Amino acid sequence: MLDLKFIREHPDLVKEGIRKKGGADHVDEIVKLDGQRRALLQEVEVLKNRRNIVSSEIGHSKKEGKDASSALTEMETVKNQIRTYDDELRQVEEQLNLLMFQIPNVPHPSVPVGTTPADNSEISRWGESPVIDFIPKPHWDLVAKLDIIDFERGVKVTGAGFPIFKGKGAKLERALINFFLDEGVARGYKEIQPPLLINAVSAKGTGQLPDKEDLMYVIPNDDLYLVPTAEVPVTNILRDEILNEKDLPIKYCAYTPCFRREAGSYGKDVRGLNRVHQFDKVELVKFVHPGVSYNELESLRVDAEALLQKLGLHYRVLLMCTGDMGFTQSKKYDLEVWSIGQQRWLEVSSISNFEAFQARRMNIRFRPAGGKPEFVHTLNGSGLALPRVVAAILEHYQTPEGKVIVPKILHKYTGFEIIG
RNA sequence: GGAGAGGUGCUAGAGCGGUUGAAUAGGCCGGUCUCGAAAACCGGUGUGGGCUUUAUGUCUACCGAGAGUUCGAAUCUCUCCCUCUCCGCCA
Repeated sequence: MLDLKFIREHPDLVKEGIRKKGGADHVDEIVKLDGQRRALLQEVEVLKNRRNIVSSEIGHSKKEGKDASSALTEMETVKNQIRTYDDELRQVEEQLNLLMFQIPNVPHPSVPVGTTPADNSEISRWGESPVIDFIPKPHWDLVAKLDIIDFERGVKVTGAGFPIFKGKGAKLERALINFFLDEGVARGYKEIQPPLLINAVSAKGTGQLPDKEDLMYVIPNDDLYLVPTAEVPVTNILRDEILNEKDLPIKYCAYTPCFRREAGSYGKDVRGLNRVHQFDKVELVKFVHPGVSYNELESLRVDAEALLQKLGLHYRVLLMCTGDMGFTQSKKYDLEVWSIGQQRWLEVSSISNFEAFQARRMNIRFRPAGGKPEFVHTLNGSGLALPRVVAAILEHYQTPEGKVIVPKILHKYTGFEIIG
């Protein structure tokens, strides 16, 4: 959510942002409703002031045993007027609120303007695709032969998109989770184990609700949702709090499974581990001083990149264009790892600055020295999402015989150096 | 799941229809005292919204959330949420 005052004072900037990102433009309507709201507020507050004064006069009269009937008559009118104005005000505010939730975050000036993935700009590449003298297999062929990930039986147990990790596959998964968490902690993030179910208020805070309900699994009996990402529970930890300025930045890292319905996906995008309904992810979340949030975005990117570098995987960094950015983001990088078996890039991390957009929804503030509370800026990034990293490792480190060499950094976590 | 108690400011804790935005204590900030500190004493210490001559300004709202009764609600009523105690169930 944006600041109403900001929209009032800079409607053109907000419209410009909407134009770049795409979506409905309700700015004029908001400005109009805001005007109505303030006019009504002025009227009703004068009446409320009158009510308070007369009420206390009645109190005094009664105490002294005097007659207060004329005051009581006046109050009858005032009371009804207040009721009328309050009703109208409530309607205007409800409508205003509804529209406010439909205004996307304003993209940062450094974000390229565009509408399709082709408009994203590649910032850098790291590493190289391995040089091999055989035809690399895609991971789904490798895992079937090695019997470390079982897609078919996952279908039996739950449905498509719920893979079963077995033996060294399961151990590799656990090794990566531990590796990612340890690296996060070493870089100053506090490890968090959040709830895996979230309520509607939390989902609204980070922006999954009201518009993206379709991406989450719902628990109707208890009015809860399965976490689509650790971002939701972890960011909401500090909801409705005023933080000490000296405690910023606050950095959390958390491993959770993530549950996504991914309705409407199909084809090669969902083959194997490319897109599944349940997957593991370590998420990095920061609450920072607004003045430094873009520096913090860069360091968050560095934190995530370090993981891929230590795994020795070839990857590239994309700066996402306005149209390819989410509703809540001001600026976003994606990390894409090279899949040699599929000959394509796979997204393994999404690193975003939300500025005050989420903080305003969640009411997360800090107290500047001697001043009024201000909203923090929130950021998050995957560090990292497991399935495609696993896919890339299996494909990148495969041998001609269909075995897989485990990256050295993981040896102490896996306890083995080769799969097969 | 059953029975009971309760949710008040940074914290503890009064208030249970009328100068209560809220006693009192602690904390925190500032001051006096001191070579310095402690103690003692004095003063200050919430958030959102509106208005304007943007100010040691003013109005309004906020005592778990929402609705209601009343001229007037932290105080009474209803619904919901949460916490605690006991019982039941249980990794």
